[in-house]
Amino acid sequence: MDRENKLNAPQQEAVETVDGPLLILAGAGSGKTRVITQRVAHLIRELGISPESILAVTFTNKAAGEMKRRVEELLGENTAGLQVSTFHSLCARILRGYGDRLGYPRNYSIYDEQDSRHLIKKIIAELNLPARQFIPGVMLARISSAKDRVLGPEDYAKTCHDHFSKETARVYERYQQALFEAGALDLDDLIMQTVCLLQTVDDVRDYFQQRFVYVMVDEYQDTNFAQYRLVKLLSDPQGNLCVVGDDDQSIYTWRGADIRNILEFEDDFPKAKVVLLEQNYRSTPNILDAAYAVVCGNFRRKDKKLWTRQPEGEKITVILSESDTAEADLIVGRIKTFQENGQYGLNECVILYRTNAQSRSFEEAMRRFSLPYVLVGGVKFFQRKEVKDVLAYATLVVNPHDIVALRRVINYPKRGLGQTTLGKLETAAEKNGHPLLHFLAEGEAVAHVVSSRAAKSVAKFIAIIEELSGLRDEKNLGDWMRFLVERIRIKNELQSDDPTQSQTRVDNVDELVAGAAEFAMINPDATLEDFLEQAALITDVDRWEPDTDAVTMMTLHSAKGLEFPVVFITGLEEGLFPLAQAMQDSDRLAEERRLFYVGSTRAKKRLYLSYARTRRRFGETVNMKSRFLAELPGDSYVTENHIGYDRLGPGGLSYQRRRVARRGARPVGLPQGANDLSAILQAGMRILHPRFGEGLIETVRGYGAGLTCEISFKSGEVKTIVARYANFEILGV
DNA sequence: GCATAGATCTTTTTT
DNA sequence: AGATCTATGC
Repeated sequence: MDRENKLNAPQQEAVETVDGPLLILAGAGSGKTRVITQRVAHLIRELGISPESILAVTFTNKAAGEMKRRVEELLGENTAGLQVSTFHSLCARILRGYGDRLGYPRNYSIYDEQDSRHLIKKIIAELNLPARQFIPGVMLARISSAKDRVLGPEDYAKTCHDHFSKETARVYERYQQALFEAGALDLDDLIMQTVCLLQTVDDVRDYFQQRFVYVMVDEYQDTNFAQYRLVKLLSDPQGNLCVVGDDDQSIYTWRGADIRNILEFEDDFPKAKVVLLEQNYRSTPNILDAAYAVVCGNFRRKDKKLWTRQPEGEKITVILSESDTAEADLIVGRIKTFQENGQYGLNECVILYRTNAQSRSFEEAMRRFSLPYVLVGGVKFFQRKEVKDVLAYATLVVNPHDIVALRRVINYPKRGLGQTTLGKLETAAEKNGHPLLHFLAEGEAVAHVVSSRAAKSVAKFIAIIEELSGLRDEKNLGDWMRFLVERIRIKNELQSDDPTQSQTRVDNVDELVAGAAEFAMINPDATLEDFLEQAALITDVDRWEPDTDAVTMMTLHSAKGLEFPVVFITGLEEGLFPLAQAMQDSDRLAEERRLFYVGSTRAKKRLYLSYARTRRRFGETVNMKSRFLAELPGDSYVTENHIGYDRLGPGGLSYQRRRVARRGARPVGLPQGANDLSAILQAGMRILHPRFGEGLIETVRGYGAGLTCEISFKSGEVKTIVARYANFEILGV
């Protein structure tokens, strides 16, 4: 109770500083959400500010929901009109109301990456660009990054000098045009077009500037240029802008997040006040020290160090396993032991990994140990094929111009309308000047361009859409969706293909219908458009329920903003974490370090860092201990070694029964050419080389077959040696 | 128009 | 290694 409401001095200062620009540098676990919610409460209760004048923006629906809940807890129901939302839903809302000023319809569709890629692929084909070089995903990434910087097609074209970029600019232009004709915006458009709207339409900008007197932004380190512009446009001219963030937790620069937004806030707003929140209320000193040691490898960070009043707690545990499978078994087994001993419940444990692909071995281990688990991320619910298929029908009813939705389902379930027929119909509709769906409803015109069999199929398809449109106002959302699912007979379709997957797919369709019904129940005034909007903007973490009695597994990125008593960070191997692509580039490596910092500071009581000696990844077996482990303060952790070796002469190492050995226990031979043993080589090891004698490993670089060591020998010589050819012996650590 | 076999890519992270 | 996309033949 005390902890919830009593604020320390800097927190208090942050809460009470309401006028002018304010930067709150909030370290992990420093009570950031408490400060934001209390600040909102302070504005309303102490200063009598109307809730409608306050805007708080976050990145996830979950964070927004949590913030809203906690403000209500403080103020009761006196929060009507308070705007707490994500960047995307705020913009979606603004564009529903005022997008017509830019020519967008009220019922616009929101395209996800998949939809966008589909459209770009079509444009690439239309422009006759060779598919070999012009890959939709790559072009989309370029376009998306342009939109993050608020560069429209013409602005972007000015920055293009090479052939590929110039062609991308052409595709970009066509793509924007195609989106516009489809009455659609992609996710980046939501932000960029809102910025355009506020920049160019004076009365709309004036309205929002007057409405939002106090603006707050959470996770400011993750904002991109477009979001920065948006925030600035909304908070000007009063400039009561409060941003909260932590440059050490910036882990989305690859998505356009510009760390300069936070690093240069004080230059940008010269009158800005800065408050540092450095007292951590979450983790033990050992955990904080380790996290700090790794992130300190970075330059160009705001200097701050978390401290805590908490007792030291247990040391971090570093676990070395034989393989990825063994790693999973060991960790899942440990969790089961925790549960059986009553130490920690399943929902107090989280398994974190760098890439979604790693979840697989843990899922299998969970099944072997028969423990319940919740997987967050991976293929998102609303992205699943069967769910998107159902939603495409609904979207078409709302927005008949949506060409991507139409193409998605015109032949699903199969009605014999393939590429050729679709091509004919599209050409005819274009000539005719009608949107494709409207053209399809003109029976005679259709019969003119395609076979009578195809025309019949088209008529059937149109009948479904018209029937659905007719029932829209009669049925409530849940019933309407149920009817839609029955009408297109999608469940029968699903049952007839792949039997191993069909049940899950049918379940997903049922869950979608149930979700729609629930949505309608919670929001009685909600329209089908509202439901589709939320389906487009919700993420998997948003759907995660922390109270379920199950182990949570997710990527390090997804874990941002969450906390758990017990955290396992897995796959700490060079090439995986840090990721191979990041190892050559110091900026990307810095981001991996921050990701490690984010991951480890999720832990309240116990932190486990795990790596495997061999891991099957993408065909090959590559492995070497992550450099991050070498950067941990020596007294903050203990090591559990779960592999053992027998020395069988040169090149022969055999796996013994699993046992716990002390760190660097005995000499271990290194077989020639066995690149999968690189996990055991680390800086600081003493080795014996057949020619150069005894030496000390200074640094280890690369991984797999390319693994090299820099070794200083007794003779004083320093040599760089390719490990797989060296055939040296390890004497110890 | 569709089924099958072969080719290719994936595995970085997501609002 | 497995999923997904493409080309080919029916």
